[in-house]
Amino acid sequence: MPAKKPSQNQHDQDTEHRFLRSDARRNLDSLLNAAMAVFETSGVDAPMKEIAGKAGVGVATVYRHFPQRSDLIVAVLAQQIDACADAAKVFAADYAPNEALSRWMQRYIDLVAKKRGFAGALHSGDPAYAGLAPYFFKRMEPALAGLLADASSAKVIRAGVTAGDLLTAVVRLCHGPQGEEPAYARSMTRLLLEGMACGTKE
Amino acid sequence: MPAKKPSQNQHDQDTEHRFLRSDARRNLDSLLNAAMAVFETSGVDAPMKEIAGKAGVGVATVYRHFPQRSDLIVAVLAQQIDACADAAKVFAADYAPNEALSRWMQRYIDLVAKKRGFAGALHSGDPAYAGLAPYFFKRMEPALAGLLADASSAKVIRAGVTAGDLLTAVVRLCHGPQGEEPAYARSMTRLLLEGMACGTKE
DNA sequence: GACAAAACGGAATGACATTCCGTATAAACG
DNA sequence: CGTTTATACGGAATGTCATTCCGTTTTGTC
Repeated sequence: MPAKKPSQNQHDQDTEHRFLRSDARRNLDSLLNAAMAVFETSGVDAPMKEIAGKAGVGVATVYRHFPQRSDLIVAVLAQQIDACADAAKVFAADYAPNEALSRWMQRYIDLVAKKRGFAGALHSGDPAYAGLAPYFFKRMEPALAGLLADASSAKVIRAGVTAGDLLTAVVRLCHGPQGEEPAYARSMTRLLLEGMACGTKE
Repeated sequence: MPAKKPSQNQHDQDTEHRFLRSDARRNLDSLLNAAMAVFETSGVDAPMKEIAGKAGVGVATVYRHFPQRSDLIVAVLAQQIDACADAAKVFAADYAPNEALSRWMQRYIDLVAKKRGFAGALHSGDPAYAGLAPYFFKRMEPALAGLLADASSAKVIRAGVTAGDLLTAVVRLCHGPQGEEPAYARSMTRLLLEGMACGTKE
């Protein structure tokens, strides 16, 4: 028998490590990186061949890991969601509460505003993407809630603003016409945050 | 010489009559109807062949009238925008100001909420759809402005709400998750309108 | 009725997504 | 180290469209 017994798989997203041969793991990582890069430059409708090429694998390899095109898109998105949510812990550890909050919001805006076609996929009604919005909130809400709690107990922001409300508001603010600069979202969000401040401005 | 001289073309959208042979005109109408029906049932990604088939023409005929797939989508959308905008005059003539306003808003919501993939196309960033949003406003804004003015001078709504604001607000309200029932948008919009009323409720 | 411009329909063409299949390779075993 | 075999691989089919081409059919004029 070639392989020992599988242990377990951890949670829910496709980026997870079930039990992969070492080369398969390497290709999977390469694939996710390539896909992220290509989606950013050519949009989510880029040909599979381009992604496979950039990852240095054949197309069949892409399909073995991601049976449908949408699975790859979901995986990339989930990875970015995870990265953004996880950044909250880092900022919280490295900066004062208000600074941490502010920096994380930048990060969040960059993710939400840089929607090269992702938004279209999300709102397309395709059931393949149905789980993403819930996942988005499941990850983001606790991340922001922690930062808000810190800022709130440090008395730099007023209480009473929920994480969910803020997340949603920013998403909507970023939902303007396609080519819109993230600068708009940033400035609108700055207003939001200043509005939440405790009047301790300069 | 086969045809007499062209007269002129009227305005901007593709649904316009430049100078067409009778059969071409017939096919164009048939095509627009077929496309509207197919888009509604199968979504905007339906194969051209399906549309051409339902219209009883060959695919080449579709492409002669609409060089790109997006041109057909734009034409159908423009037609629906026109129909909705034009309905304002009819309602204004047939009903009391508040009733006319209310009925037109229903019509408008039905158009905006019934976004079988159209929203995705609009927000896709594809330059082919760049002109649609401006066109949408150019047609809708005057239509609603007239109704609002009537209702305002009849003292059934308070002044100070602009047509543009209202149009945008409703679009945003309808912008929820894909499968969302129009009932949600309707009830939210009812709230908006009641909020605008002059306190003359029962 | 004859003619030429305008339209037509269906058969190419070309780009993809997705699937198939013979080959190569990592891991367990001797 | 060699053998073995399940896994994984890559590139060549296959199938589905959008879009284009071209020989044939209409339409409007004379």
